[in-house]
Amino acid sequence: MSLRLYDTASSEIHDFVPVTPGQVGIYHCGLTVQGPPHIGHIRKEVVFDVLRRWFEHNGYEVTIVANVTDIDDKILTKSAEAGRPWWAWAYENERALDAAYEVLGCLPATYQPRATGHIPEMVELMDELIERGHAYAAEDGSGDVYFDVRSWPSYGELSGQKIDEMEAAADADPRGKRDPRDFALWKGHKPGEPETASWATPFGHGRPGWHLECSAMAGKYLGAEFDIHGGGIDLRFPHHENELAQSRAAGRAFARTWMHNGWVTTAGEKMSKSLGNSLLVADVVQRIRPIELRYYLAAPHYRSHVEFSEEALAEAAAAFRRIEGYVVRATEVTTDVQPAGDVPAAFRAAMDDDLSVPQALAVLFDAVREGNTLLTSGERVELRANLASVRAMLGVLGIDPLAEPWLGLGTIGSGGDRLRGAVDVLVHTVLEQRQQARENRDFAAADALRDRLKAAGIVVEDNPDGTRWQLADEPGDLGGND
RNA sequence: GGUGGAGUGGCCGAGAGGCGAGGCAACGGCCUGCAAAGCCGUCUACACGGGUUCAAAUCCCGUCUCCACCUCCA
Repeated sequence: MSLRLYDTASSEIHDFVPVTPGQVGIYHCGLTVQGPPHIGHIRKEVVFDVLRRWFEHNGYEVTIVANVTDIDDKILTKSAEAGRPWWAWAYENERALDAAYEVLGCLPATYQPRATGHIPEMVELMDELIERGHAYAAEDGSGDVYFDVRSWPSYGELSGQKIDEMEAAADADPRGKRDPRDFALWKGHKPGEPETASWATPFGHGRPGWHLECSAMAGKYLGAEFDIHGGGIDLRFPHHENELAQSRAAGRAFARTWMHNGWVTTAGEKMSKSLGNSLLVADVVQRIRPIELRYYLAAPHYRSHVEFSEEALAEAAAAFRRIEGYVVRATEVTTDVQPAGDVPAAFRAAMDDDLSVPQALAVLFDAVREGNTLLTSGERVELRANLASVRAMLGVLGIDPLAEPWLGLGTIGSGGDRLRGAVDVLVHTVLEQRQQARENRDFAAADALRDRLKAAGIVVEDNPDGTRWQLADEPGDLGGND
C-alpha cells in the first residue's frame, strides 16, 4: 500500500507513514452536541468512515477516537432556551448523532470520549502549559485561563497565518487577556450559569474552553504523536490551530497529518447558518434511502465543496441504483458469492491517491457495465468473479447493499425481511396468470395484472430467463430514534 | 486588511500540458407483444482577456464572479 494523503498543514500530498507499522491512529472532531446532526455533519463522518475502511481493507489496525464535546456556550444557550438541563440536551443530541452514524452505515469509533469526562486531563495539560510559560490564569480573577499566543512562535502554522495579520476576536473579552488573540483554555464560572456546568480546578470553578478537550483526549488515547487528525475545513482555524499550538507547546508532537473535508452548503450558504431543518439527517432519510444518501455524500472528492440540491440527491440515488440493480440481479443467478479479497488495481490506485473516490467510482461503474454484459451472455464463472470484485469495491466505500448494515434494511427489491418469501409466492401466482395471458396474446389482461402489481409497489421486469419482480424504491428510517 | 478554495457539457462531478473520467437526463439503435432493466451509439465542455508552447481546461500575466476562515461551526 502506498497511500498518499493531502496534509492541510503543509498543503502538500505526502506518503502515509504510520507512527507504528501496521497501525493507524485517527482522531477526528466528532461534534459539539448542541443540536441534531444535519447532512453536513454526517458528511464528515462518511468521509472518515471511508478512510477507515480503506485502511482496514489494507490490513491496518485502526484506532479511531472521535470526541463528543458536551459542554460549551451554545449547549448552555440552547438548552436554556429550551428550558432543559444542558446535560440532558447534550446527551439527547449525542444519541441523535449516534443514530445518524448508524443509519448511514458508519462503523462505530473505537472510542467517543466526552469532554466532561476528561476534566482532570485538561487541568493537567493547563498545568503543563502554565509551567512552560505558554498559558496564564487571567489576572482579573475571572477564573479564565488563556493560551499565550505570543509565547508560541509557530502559532498560525496550521492555517498559514501570521499573528499580526489576524483580526482580534470579535467578541474579544477585554478581561484578563494579554493579547486579544489569546484563546480561552478554561472559562471561569459566571453567575447565572448552571452550577452543574462548573468544575473545581486549581484556577477556580469553571468549565472547559472549546479546544482544550481535543488535545487532552487525543493525547490520552492516541499518544503524544499520532497519525491523522481530521474534521471539517472550518475547524482548521481556530479549533485545530489552537489544538496544535496547545499540544505542541506542552511538548507533544501531535498529529502527523491533518485532513479536512469540504463543506456541504445549501444555496451557497453554509448549513450551520441556513435554516437547515429539512436537511437534518433524520429528515433526509425520510425521502431517500440512507444508503443512497451515503452514496451522495461519499461520491464527490472529500475535499470538494458540495452544494446540496434535491436534484443532485435524486441523481445520486439513480446512479447508486444502477450499481445496486446489478448486484441484486447478479446475486439472483449466482450462489454464495462473497466480496473478493482485493479490489482492482485501478480502484486501488484511485483510493491511494488521496482517496479519489470519483475515479474509484469510474472503475466501479466500468465493472458494473461488464457485469451487466456477463449477466446477459450467461458467463457465470466470469460473472461470479465480477460480482465479487464489485462487492469488494462497494465494501470499501461502505455501500455494499448485501453487507451489514444494509442487509435486510430494504435493499432495492429485497423487501428486506421474511415477508419476502411469502410475498414472492403471492406475486408469482399473479405472474403466472400474467404469463398465461401473454401466451394467449391477451396483452390487455397481462398489462392489467402488471399495473395492479405496480399499484401495490411491485415492479415487474421480463428477462430472457423469465420474469423478476422487486419492490419499488422506498426511503429508509432512523430506526427507533426520533 | 490577512489566509485559503472554486468557476468544466442540459445537470452532477473528476482530471491538471497531447490520449473524449464516470454518473444522471435527453435522443437514436438493439432486445421486448408493449414496457422495464440492460447493451451499443450520439451530445467534444472547461468564467473572461492576453501570453508561453508544435500542442493549454491544465503553465504564466491580468480581469470578473462565487465561497470559506480570521478565536466557541463538520
